[in-house]
Amino acid sequence: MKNIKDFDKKEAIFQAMLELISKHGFHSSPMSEVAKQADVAAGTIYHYFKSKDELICALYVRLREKFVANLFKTDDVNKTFKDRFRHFYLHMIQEAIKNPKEFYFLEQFANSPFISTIIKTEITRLEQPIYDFLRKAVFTQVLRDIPPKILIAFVMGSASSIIKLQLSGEFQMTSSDLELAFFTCWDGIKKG
Amino acid sequence: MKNIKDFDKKEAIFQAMLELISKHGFHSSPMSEVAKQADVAAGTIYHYFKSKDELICALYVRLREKFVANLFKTDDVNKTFKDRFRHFYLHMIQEAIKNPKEFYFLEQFANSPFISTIIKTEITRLEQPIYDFLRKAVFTQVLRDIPPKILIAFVMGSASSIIKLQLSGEFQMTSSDLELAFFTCWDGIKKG
Amino acid sequence: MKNIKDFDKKEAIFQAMLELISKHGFHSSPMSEVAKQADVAAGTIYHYFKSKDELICALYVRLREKFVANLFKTDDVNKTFKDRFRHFYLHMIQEAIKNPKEFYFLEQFANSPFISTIIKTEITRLEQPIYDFLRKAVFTQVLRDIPPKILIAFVMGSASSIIKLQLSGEFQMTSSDLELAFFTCWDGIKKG
Amino acid sequence: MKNIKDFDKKEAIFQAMLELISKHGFHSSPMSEVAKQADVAAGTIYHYFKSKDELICALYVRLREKFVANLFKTDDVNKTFKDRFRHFYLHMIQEAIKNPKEFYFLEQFANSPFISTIIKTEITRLEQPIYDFLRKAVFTQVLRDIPPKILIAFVMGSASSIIKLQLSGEFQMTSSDLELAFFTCWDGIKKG
DNA sequence: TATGAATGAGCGTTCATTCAT
DNA sequence: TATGAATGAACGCTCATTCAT
Repeated sequence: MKNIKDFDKKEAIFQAMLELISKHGFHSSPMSEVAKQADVAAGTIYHYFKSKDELICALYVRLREKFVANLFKTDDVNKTFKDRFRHFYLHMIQEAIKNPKEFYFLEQFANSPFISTIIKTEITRLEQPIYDFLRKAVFTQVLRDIPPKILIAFVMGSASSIIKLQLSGEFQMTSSDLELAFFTCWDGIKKG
Repeated sequence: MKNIKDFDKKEAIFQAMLELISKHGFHSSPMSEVAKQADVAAGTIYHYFKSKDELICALYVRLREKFVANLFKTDDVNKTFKDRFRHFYLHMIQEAIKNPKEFYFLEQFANSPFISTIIKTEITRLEQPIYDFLRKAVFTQVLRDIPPKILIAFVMGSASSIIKLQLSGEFQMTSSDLELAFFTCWDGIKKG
Repeated sequence: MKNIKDFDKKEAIFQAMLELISKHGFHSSPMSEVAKQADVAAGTIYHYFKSKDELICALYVRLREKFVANLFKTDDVNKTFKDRFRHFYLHMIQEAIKNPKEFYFLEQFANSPFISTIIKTEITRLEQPIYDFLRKAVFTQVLRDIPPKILIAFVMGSASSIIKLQLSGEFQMTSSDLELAFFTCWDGIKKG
Repeated sequence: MKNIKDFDKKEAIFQAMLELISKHGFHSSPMSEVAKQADVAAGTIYHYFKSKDELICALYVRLREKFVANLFKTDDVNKTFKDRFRHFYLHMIQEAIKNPKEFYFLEQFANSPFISTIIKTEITRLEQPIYDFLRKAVFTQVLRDIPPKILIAFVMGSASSIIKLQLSGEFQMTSSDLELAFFTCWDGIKKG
């Protein structure tokens, strides 16, 4: 009983914060509003999190983990790497577009001084699966011989930028546009 | 005399805000601190800007204009498009690395809800030179036939991600790494 | 069994509060911390005490009673009054120095607005043994003919001040210093 | 003009805090109430003092200085030491009784953990005049040969206790009572 | 123009107390 | 009895903005 309740409250707080920050930014998301939206008392938040900053960081880690786990959930290791990567790239974009709040939150966080409060080893840990995925492909000469870190930056950066374009509403992407985006990326990173 | 002085103060305020925000983020950059760092009285800022938000937006527009102008300052229209693009891509990365404060500010702003307070036509205007540059290359069949907006997103997103990688300090990029990054991008976007 | 347990918990709560207040003061001694230090749940405290204030007052009364009882425990009514007073005075100082937490708590309480929440008759009761002790000596012309209340104030005030001097650490008192202090007091209050 | 205004506000804040703390104690004297009573905005207090603690400490130092200065203002160095001490002792008690708020504040502070946030040298400085006054009398063999620190403790402790007795309202001291108190102290500390 | 003291709404956070279990 | 999650009023403090000078 207690566990269920706990889960509910903590979850509700996470959801409320996510909603507010994605819409209004960090400093226009007061704890009082979070409490109201999560339907808990202000003080209750502090049973689950030491401070606003800690709550935000915990939310970041949580969403990143979920995001990465999601990426590989439908991965099929029996396919060719190209197919796997295609799925990976398009799935990432589609998921982000389906969950704009989470995407906005993650981007906002990653581009704020907040990010430096999260220790590097933690960030490395969160990126590990993507890192491994791409490094192996470099190693097996499927991908261009570039440091995997650069490869990740390239792939993730282009994808995130395309997601923002779509979410901004100033350009409606069709599925053939998405396919084009994939090929643009693939032709850049593939070997030869 | 007065104009020069005005210019000085406005400039000092811009600089102070840039410094603070790039280091501490929007909500840890109080106007009182900006005033102190700019060596003006708090009230003085309000002679030049209606509000903190307006100051931040003005700073954004200013830096974006400077940034784009910079990109094409050393552009040589007589070279091949590939060479011009190479110069464009590498120059952009190098400039950002040389001016981390400006880069951090721009990224922070672009990923915050602030951005939505700047009207779309203004954003379009700021991007116009890059848009034209790439669109023409699509038109002349030098680049892959993709909507230029996607092209911009792809190119700028990958570049900005690579810049962050370098500035984060977790990966030291050599000039040959940069060259690799360029080819990765180029092979993705070029025709055929 | 239950009584013993009760006693244990109540005692633990008293001890925890004493420790915290003597170190951090009234308003930096939250009930949650008291609970933690007493190893009981926060709510449990409210089974034994109506409120924080009541707990603090009960602790005060308790410590005062203990303190006064202690003073006369080793009193020898067969000695001369001077010897009895000497023992009383020096014992008081030594006990306080041995129990700094209790002393600090009592002083803090006695000098705070809290004290006024304790009814005067209660205070009178607590002081009664000392009052009787001194009054009789006035009556029998061993002590100067001063209102006993003033006598108490004089004796207790000088003693408490000397205790604070020692506990503050800025002056290490030797036993001959203590003897001197006793004579200073005695020569002041004795008859003739 | 500005100086006068400054003085007024700072003074008003000091007065308000003094009034509140002497009546309700530290933690029942919220800054909002201080602001209200001083007739300034809450934020204004923070132009003059960094924090509530700093304000309280500044007030303490201020009152102690005033208190000590007052003690020696009407001192007549041509009189005998006994007369000077008599004046000192009685004046101290009378002044405290005339200014109960200041007395209560000082006692409350001196008996709280606050006091340890004030550096020892500062406390020594505040006590210096009294220290010098008594030490010289020890040196010239007018007073008993006791460490001056103990002497101070003895004199000040007994006086403060007598003041509390009077202020508590449970005993109305006549001027002959005061005279008695003086002799009690004097006979204790005088040589021979 | 320029100043900076003053404002006060609103923030993040604490903590005495309650109550369902 | 005993628990400790939950409450929410109240706290200390910040800071964008104003305005008399």
